[in-house]
Amino acid sequence: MTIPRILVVDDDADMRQMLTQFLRQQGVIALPAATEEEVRAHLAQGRIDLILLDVMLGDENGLEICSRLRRDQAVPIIMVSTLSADHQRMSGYDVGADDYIAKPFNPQLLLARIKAVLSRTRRSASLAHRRNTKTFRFDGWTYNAKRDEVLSPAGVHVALSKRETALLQALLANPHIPLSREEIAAALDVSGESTAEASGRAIDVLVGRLRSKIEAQPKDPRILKTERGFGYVLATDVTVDDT
Amino acid sequence: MTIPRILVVDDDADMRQMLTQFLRQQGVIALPAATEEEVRAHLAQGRIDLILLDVMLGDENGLEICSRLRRDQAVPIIMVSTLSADHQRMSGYDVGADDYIAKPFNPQLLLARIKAVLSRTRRSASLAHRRNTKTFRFDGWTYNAKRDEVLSPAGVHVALSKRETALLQALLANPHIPLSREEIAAALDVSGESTAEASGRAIDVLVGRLRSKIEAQPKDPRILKTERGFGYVLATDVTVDDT
DNA sequence: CAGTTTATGTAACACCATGCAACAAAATCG
DNA sequence: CGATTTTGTTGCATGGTGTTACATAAACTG
Repeated sequence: MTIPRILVVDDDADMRQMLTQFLRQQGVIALPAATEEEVRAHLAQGRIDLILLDVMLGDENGLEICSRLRRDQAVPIIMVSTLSADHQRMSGYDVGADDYIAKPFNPQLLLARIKAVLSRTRRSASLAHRRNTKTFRFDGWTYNAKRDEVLSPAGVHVALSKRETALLQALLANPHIPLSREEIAAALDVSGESTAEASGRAIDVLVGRLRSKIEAQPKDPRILKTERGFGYVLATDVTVDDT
Repeated sequence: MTIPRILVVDDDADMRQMLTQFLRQQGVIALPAATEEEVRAHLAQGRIDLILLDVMLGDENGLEICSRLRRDQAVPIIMVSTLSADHQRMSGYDVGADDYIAKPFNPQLLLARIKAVLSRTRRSASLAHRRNTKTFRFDGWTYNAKRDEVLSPAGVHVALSKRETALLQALLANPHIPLSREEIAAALDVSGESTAEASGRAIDVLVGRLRSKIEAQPKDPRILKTERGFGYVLATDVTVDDT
């Protein structure tokens, strides 16, 4: 595996430098960029493995840039935001980012997320990313991301809680790829402070609850399988419609 | 297209209320603040697009506060002053404000300056937008802003109260973007000071009432969804006719 | 292989946010 | 004014989510 090349996008010079410097110390190639144009120049020219994008490029611009980049490119994106409220926005308004992290963040946590996203996207390199994706189908089930609706093979509407939905989304984005509890927690954790996961079994219980809703036999799951000692996997193929 | 959030800083209650009230009528989210502490609280917590700062703050000098805020934050500031002499001082003493305006001022002039500063700082400036807009369509429903009429998908006229209408407007202006209770309260409250909505559940009840009128199944809302731990979101696309 | 250890499934509980009905206050209208 | 409508408040019910405790399954150890 080559050294990852990460594009640090922030219009604030201090923040930009701080981030690139830190990342370089961690042994990755970090390239600074201040504007969307610079980003596109880098993308057109070099091999960029990941984009670290600050949300606060003027209120909503970061989000727009994110979805715009996502429309054209397959490069994974991690959004950085200062305000916890932005996280709510991002989770509700699907921009297509692969992960979010709140400022101020623990450097180690940032690294972990970067690693997680990179390994996730490298393993599923050929996988077309979400972008404007709207409908997922797996094992007869249907999940409409826009309407946030789940239909059983029989066509019955099944109500999932917010958390259950988020878990399903995380799994659908990584079919056949085992996700560790940490990765799942990171995907779920909209609030940024993911340390809350250290103690509990929240993920396990959540998985159990999702199984009870989408598995015919929750005791012997066919869709959401356990990876003992590691985490869980979505064990079915997934097709994505962009309708 | 997000509604701009403007922080009105003035230690004189009357002036504060007058300004917030006026701005809210113009369709922006105006939040009152009396002290530097309150300002910082808002800045730390919410997304503020612009600060309207009175020079004549009793004990503290507005100029000092301005430069202090400017040192830490990137939020644009417009200074309001009563004395033309202040203008002299401000221009000579570079505090970092983006613009100045003298009291008493022409409301339209203030609006124009706000718009100018907002667009200059590349934040969403959609002030005049709301004027001409007339008809919103969402999920089969129609809301005619001019006649203040709501039509159901079946073409039946539905009567909404003032507050219900205001809530609907706020949501229609931000489709797919979750709004916090505080933001909703600010968008509703034309009456000024009651930013202390934190205590009550008025918003929740109001949302419930709107749901009972525009949701086929208020128990399982498809249009006005809950963002647990945060607020509410309009979960449908919205088209706007200007005719 | 039996016993032990460890990981996972899951029911029961606790806690809190939200939905909502009922009431109270306030505004509106005649 | 009084009547009616609107709006806020309160208390209770409901439902989502994390924690805990225990049962069960898998892995490990000799």
